[in-house]
Amino acid sequence: MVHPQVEELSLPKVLAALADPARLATVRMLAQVGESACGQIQHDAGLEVSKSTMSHHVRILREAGITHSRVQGARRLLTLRRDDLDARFPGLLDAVLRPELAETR
Amino acid sequence: MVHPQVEELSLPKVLAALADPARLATVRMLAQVGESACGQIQHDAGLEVSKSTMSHHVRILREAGITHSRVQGARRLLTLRRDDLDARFPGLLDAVLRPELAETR
DNA sequence: CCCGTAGTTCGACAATCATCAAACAGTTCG
DNA sequence: CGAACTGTTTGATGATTGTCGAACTACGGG
Repeated sequence: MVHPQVEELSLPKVLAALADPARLATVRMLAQVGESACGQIQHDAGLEVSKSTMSHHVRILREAGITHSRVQGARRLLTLRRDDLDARFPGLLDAVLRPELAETR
Repeated sequence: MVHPQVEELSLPKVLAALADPARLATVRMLAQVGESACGQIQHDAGLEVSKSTMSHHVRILREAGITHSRVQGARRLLTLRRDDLDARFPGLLDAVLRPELAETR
């Protein structure tokens, strides 16, 4: 399971990963709840996509370095890599997560 | 020539527009020089793309609401819509323009 | 009036992307 | 064991994207 290191994070890649409504909603949900499983996020955020699509989005986020996945039993628990993102791109995550931007369209 | 209004700016669209190295370099150049023409930017930023490709990128930036274009003779002068972006997405532009992120890869 | 400069528009093309269903794999629990 | 649950992988498909060259439009200077 690929988890890029902090120094490897690419700004265009991170921006591209965030530039999708479903992924933005996922990130927003993670910012709220801290740690959660794919299916749970999908449900809580009201994402109407198939599980394979959700799996795809989660992978994009992970490979961009935005989230971290750990395996716990049958579930994959995701967390935001807040510290790493803040270290590499200060202010970016905060800007994107501002509550008044909640409509992710 | 399409110039979306502030309230119409969409976060995913803005992020998608910024998620391309050539466009990011364009925005960065505009932040430095203030106002400049497409060809000038392309030259100054060392962008090795055809003029039709450059025209395409400029259009994406404009339609995302990131830049403003005005016609002056045969040239199109671009400016960053700093105030509008700051009003709608506070901190986003600052985060993306941080000098230590200069390598736009 | 013609020529050079500055961009746009129009296909075209290859690459990437978001999406899905189906099959698969690992976990948990009865 | 076997069923239910969680998520990944694998094609497949249609849409979008970045790129180009060529043709076109518009302005400015000799």
